[in-house]
Amino acid sequence: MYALVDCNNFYVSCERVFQPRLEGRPVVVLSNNDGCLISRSNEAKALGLQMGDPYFQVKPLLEQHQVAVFSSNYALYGDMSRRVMWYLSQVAPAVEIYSIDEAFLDLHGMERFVVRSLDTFARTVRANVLARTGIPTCVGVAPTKTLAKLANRLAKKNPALGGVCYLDTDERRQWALEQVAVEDVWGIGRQYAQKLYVVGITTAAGLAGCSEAYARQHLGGVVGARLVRELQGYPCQGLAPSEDGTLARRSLCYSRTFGQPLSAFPDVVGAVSAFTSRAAEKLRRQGDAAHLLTVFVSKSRYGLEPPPYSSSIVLSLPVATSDTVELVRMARVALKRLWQPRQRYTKAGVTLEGLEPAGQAQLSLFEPGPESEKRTKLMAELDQLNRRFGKGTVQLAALLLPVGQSAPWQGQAQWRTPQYTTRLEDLLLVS
DNA sequence: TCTGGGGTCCTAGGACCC
DNA sequence: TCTGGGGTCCTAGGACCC
Repeated sequence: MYALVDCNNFYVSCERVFQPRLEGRPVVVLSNNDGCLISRSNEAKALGLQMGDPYFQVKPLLEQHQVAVFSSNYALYGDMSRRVMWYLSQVAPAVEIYSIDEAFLDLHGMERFVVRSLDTFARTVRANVLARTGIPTCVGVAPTKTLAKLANRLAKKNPALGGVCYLDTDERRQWALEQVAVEDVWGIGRQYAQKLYVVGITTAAGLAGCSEAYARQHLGGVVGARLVRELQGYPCQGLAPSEDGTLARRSLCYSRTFGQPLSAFPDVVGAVSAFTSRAAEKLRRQGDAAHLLTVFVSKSRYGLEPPPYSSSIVLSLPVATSDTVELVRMARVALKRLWQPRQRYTKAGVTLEGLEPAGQAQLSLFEPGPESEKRTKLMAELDQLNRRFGKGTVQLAALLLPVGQSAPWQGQAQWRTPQYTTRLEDLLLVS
């Protein structure tokens, strides 16, 4: 059996933990740059607000209903997520952290140790996560990950279930499959849903009844075949392997929409350098080095200009590295090759791929010379200082701006709450 | 004026190698 | 005239996820 634990309206719930007066009121959290809605409380959903709605379009509605609006605060959400995940890892034999607000638990063999049933176990987990972190969750329990996802959805949509849905028998499974529209199945997006409707398949039950050959041909090859089998109750995927439940990333990316469109090369170079520096920090935190570096710049998709809206260049590095100086140098080379004058660029980003454990390449091919050793030590010290005194305390001289000046690419975050749990200065005071 | 950010996996085709 | 079989690596593109 697998369980999927999913936090309800996670970002909104995080804000509510520190401002209980928001309980029962409509609340939304905005994406970076205060661009669009990425988390909504149930009250906000009831007003018709959709995931991804552009803020400026729904602003009148938000004001009319006095919806509480927040800029996203990832330092807070990341920390709350760690607390939830840490608890889950204490109670389940194996955990896969699927996203910031979801985790799969592998419950195989647990039936023997759980006194009553997995249903009771799920209810206990749910109550304890709430008591320890203040975050409400729903839990789906089923024989496959895909069915656990589906069960979780039912738990969420159906208040009578009390936040837990356990599909322990074939009858329950069949009942569940009939409740869920095919487009709401994990792995069925817009394109596949459309295809399925055309041939008359509209529910998860219908999808579970389709042939493997059909799935293979029309739903993405082996992926589709696996999906159908999982709906039928045959597990085709276990938990992703990892040491501590944290997914080992195969690539990582740092990208941002600028606060305003930029046309000057020095401005965009500044952005790309800063983004590369952040990406390099992530890379080192993961203990990896990268072989491939991609830089991309994008233009607005919403204006009159025709596509393409984005262009990119991939550089292949002879030796994998996690060195900020080296990566920033390469990123600048890439940007120079990409650059076209007189464009209004709205976004840029850096992706690092071809990851391998740091130090591996140097050991196998080259002796690590005194220079590279020095550099590695320097990077470690830089990371430590930034961890201790806050992001950006120490950075490359080339990334520095004149005192009092903010970067031209910096975005909006008008309604950001304090970092209650990760910054001493922001600690909540109770008097 | 203002429309997010970060991932995964799979397939197909071409180049190249033995 | 006849024109194999397999493997790997790379790129581009498509679909999906939260």
